[in-house]
Amino acid sequence: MEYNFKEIEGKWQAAWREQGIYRVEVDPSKPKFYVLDMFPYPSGAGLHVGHPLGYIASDIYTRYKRLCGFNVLHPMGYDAFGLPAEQYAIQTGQHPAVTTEENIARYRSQMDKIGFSYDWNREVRTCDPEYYKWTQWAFLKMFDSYYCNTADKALPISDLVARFEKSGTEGVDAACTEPMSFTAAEWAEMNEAEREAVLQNYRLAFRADTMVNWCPALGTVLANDEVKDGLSERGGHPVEQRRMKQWLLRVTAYAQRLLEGLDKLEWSESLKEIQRNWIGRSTGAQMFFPIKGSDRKLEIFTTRADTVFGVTFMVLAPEHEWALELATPEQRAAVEEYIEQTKKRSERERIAETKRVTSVFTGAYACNPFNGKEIPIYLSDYVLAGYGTGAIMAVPAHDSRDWAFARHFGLDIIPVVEGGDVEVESYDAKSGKLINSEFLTGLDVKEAIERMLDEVEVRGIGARKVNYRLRDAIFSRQRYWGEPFPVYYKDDVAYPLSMEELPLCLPAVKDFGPTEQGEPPLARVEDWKYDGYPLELSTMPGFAGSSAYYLRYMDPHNSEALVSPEANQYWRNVDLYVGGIEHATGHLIYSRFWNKFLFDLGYVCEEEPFKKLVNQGMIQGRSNFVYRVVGTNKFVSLGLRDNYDTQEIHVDVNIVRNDVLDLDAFRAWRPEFKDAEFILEDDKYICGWAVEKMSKSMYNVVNPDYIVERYGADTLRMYEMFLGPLEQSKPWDTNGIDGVHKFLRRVWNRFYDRDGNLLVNDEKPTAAELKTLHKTIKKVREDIENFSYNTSVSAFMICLNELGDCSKREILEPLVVLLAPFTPHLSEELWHALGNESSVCTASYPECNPDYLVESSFEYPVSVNGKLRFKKTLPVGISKEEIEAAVLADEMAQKYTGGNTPKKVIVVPGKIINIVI
RNA sequence: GCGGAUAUGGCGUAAUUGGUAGCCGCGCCAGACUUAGGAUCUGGUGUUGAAAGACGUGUAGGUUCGAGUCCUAUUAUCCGCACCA
Repeated sequence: MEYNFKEIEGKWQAAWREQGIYRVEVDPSKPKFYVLDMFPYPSGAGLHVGHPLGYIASDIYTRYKRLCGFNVLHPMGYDAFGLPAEQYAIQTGQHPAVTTEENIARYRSQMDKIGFSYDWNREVRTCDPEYYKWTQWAFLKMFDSYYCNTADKALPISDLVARFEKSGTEGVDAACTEPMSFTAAEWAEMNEAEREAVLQNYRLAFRADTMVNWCPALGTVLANDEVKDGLSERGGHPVEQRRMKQWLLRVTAYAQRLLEGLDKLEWSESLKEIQRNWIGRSTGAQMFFPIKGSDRKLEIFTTRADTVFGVTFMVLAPEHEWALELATPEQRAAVEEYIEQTKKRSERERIAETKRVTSVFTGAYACNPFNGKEIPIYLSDYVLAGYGTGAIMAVPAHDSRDWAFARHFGLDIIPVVEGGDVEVESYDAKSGKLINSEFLTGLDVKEAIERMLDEVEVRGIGARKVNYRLRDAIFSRQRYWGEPFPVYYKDDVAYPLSMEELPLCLPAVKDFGPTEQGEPPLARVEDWKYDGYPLELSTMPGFAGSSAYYLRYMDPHNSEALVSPEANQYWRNVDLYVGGIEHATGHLIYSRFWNKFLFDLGYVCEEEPFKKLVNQGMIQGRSNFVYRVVGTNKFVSLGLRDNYDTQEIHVDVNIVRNDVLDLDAFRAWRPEFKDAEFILEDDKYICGWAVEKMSKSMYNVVNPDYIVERYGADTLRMYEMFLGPLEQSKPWDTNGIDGVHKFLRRVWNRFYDRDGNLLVNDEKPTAAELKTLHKTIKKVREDIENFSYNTSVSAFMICLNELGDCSKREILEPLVVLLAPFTPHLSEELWHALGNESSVCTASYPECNPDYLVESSFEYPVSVNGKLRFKKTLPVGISKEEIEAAVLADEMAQKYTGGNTPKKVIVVPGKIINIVI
C-alpha cells in the first residue's frame, strides 16, 4: 500500500479539530511551558515557504514538550494593524478591516495545512476592539505613571503630585524630558493647564514637542527603529527631521534596566549585542563651560574628560536652543542662515554628506573651566541635537571628527595624549600617557579619566553622567488603521478617558488618506468627540499592539483584565520565543519595556517577557535562469553559453528540477516562449542559478500549499528542518525534498507491504536493533533540546538504514512517537495502525535506556606519531596499562615502531591510542 | 570607523567539543528490476595515484603526540550600529 499522505493528513487534521486536542487550560498539577511564535502581519501575498520555518520549529518543540508531560501553551494570532493594509485601502478604497479579514483567512488555511498544534481558541487579533482595549488600557496606565529613579520603578503620577504639593521638586529624582525646579508654593500657584504641562514632563506616556522622523510619502511620523539609512523601513520613502507635538513613551526611563536584564536572558549573544548597541550606554561627565561675557554656562557631555586641556573650540547642534541666542550681532545673519539651511536638508542628505564639513561661527566664546582659556563656539550639524546635550567640547587632537573640523577651519590642534602624530590624523585610542595637561600630565588615559571626573565634581564644574543612545519612542502615527488614543483635549490640554470607557473603538471612515489640511484621517469623522471635546486624531503605531500580546494569550477572553493574576502566575512568561532577528531593536525592546512597566505596577509576575529566544534564519529564494541568444528565440544551456552572446532571464523555479529545465513546461509558461528552441548539453537544458530574496518578480517563490499538495505536510515539516541549522539563513531548494519524502515512504513500508497487509510483528528485537533505537532516542532528544533539528532528521534516517527491514513492534512503536513532533500526521496514522485508541499526542516520549548502549568491545584507532596506522579491537573496561600492553604487543605496532621502545604511549579511553617514538 | 557572525566535497551540511574529517541528504556514476517513469532497489562517489600512499576544513604562522576545533596574524562574505562626543 502506498503512503497516501493526502488522505492521512486530511483525516487527522479534521479529527484533531473535532476533538479540540490542542486546547489547553491552567492545570496546576502539571508543569507549564510556554512556546510562542512571533505572530504574523497578514499581508496580501500569503505565506511563502520561508514563513513557516520558525512555526515548524516551535511546533516540534511544543509537541516534544507536551509528550514529555508539560502543559504547553502554544497560541497564534495576528498583528493586524499597520501600514500595508492601509496603503492598500488608500489605493483601492477597500476597508482595511475587510482586506485584513481576507488575508487572515488565507493565512489560517495555509497554516492549517501544515498541521500546527496551536490552541486556536486563544487566537488574538490586534485590531479587535476586545483586544486593543488592553493596548489602550496600558497606554492610560503609562499616562498615569512616572518613573521614580530613587525607587527605580514606575509609580502612580498621583504620588508625584503629592510630593509636589508637599515640597515641590525638592528631593524628586524622576525620569523627565527637561529638568525642572519649583517649590510647593509655586506648584500651588499653577493653574490646571500649567500643572498638566509640568506633569507631561514626567508621565511615561506623554506629549511633547520634539524632533521626529517625518515621512511625507507615508504622511506619518516614524520611530527610530522604523527608519533605516534615512528611509522608511516600509516602502523606502525619504524621512526628514521635523519638530512636532507628538505622543511619546518614556522608554529611556528603563534604559538601564533594559540593559541589565539582557544578562539573564537566554538569547543569542549577537541579538543581545544589537540591543546593547541600540541602548548605547556611555559613561562620562557632564561639564559646564562658562560663556564669556555672560553668567550662563554651556552644558556638554563627554566620555573623554581627560582631554579637557586639548579643547580648542566648542560645537553646538544647529537645533540647540541657544544656537541663535549666543550669536553676536555681527554673526547673527550667518547663524540664522545656517540654521535655516540645516532645517531644509533631509536626514538622507545629511547622512550622504557626512564627509562634508559645514559650520558657522557664532561669534561667542566659552572659557575652559580648568585654565580659563577662551574657546570659540561654532554651530555644526555633525553634532546631534538628540544626543547628550547637543553640545560638545571639541578636542581635535583626539577625535577624528573634531580633527577634520579643525583642519577645515584652521583651528589649533593641541595633543594631550602621547602616541599619535596629530599633524597626520587624530589619535583617538584610549591609551597612552597624558601630556600638556597640568595635574594630569604623566597619567595613563584610564587613570586620567578617573582623576578628572573626581576633579570635575570637587570643583563643582559638573558631574559623572551616564548617557544613552536610546530615545523615547514616538507613539503617534497620523494614520487610520491603528488603535485610537483614549484621550481628548480641552484647550489643548490632554485628558484621559476613564478605564470604564474602553475600548474607544476606531470609527468607520470612507477615505483613508490624510485630509486636505494635512490632518490624520480621523479628522474626517465628524463626531470624533468625547463629551463635545475633540479626541486625539492620530493612532498608535504597529508596535503598540504587539507589545503585550503574549500576556493576552494567557487569558484571552477576560473582559476584566489584560490577564488575570491566576493565569499570569501559572503561565508566567514565554519560555521559548521563536522569530526573526529583524525585531531586535523594535518589538523586542518595546515588549520588554512594556512588560517591565506592567511588572512595576504589579500586573505581571515576571520582569522579562521572553526567557529564551531563538532567531530562525531567513529562507531566501533560489532563482533559476535561462540564457537567450540575443535577438533570437533560442536558449542555450548553461555550460555552452560562453559561445554565444546571451541575455539572462529569470525562469519560474517550479518548471525546473535539479537545474534541468522542463522544456515543454517552459514553452507553455509564457506565450513568447511558445516556439522557443534550445541548444542542449547532454540532451538537457541546464539552468543557471543564484540566491536572491524570495519574491514574485524573480519567479522563485515557492508556496507551501504546493509542497503540501505534492509531498504532504509531514515531508514539508521535516524537509524545512533538514535544510540546515535553524538560526542560519539559507536558500530554499525544492530539489532535496525527495530524500526526506523517500524516508517517510520507507517508514511507511516498515508497516505495510504492497498489498496493504500490516507487517508489524511481535518478535523480540535483537541487541543491535535495541541499540540503534536507543541511540536514536538519545540523539533526537538532545537535538530537539538544542534546536538542532537538521541533525535529528539525519539521526532518523541513519536509524532506518541501520534497522534494515525490521518491522518489530517493540522498535517501531517508540519510533513512531519519537517522530511525532516532526511528522504528526504520519505518526498518528501509524500509532493507530499499531492498535492504539488514543491520539499519539497523548503518548509519552520515549526515553533512552543506557543499558542498551553499552559496548562490550571497542575498536581503537592506533596512531604512531599522530598518524593513524591501524585499528585494534579491545574489550571495554580494561585498564589503561592493559590497553598499552596489548597494543605494544601487537604485530602491527612492532612494524610501525621498528621494534623500538616508544617514548610515550597515550591512551584516551574509548577514543584513540597514540604511540610516540 | 566600531561591534557581531561565518568560511569544510559539485551542492545543503555533519564531526562524540582537542582524537579515524566529510555522517545524512541532494546531485553524479555503475548495476538490478522493469508496464521505460522525474519509479523502486543495490553499490560507488574529497583530490591525486595503477597501487601502497600522499595531500586535504579561506590564507600564513603557533601550541600539541595529535588541530576543522585552541592561540596569533590575515583575507573574504554576511549582519548590526554609525558624525553617539
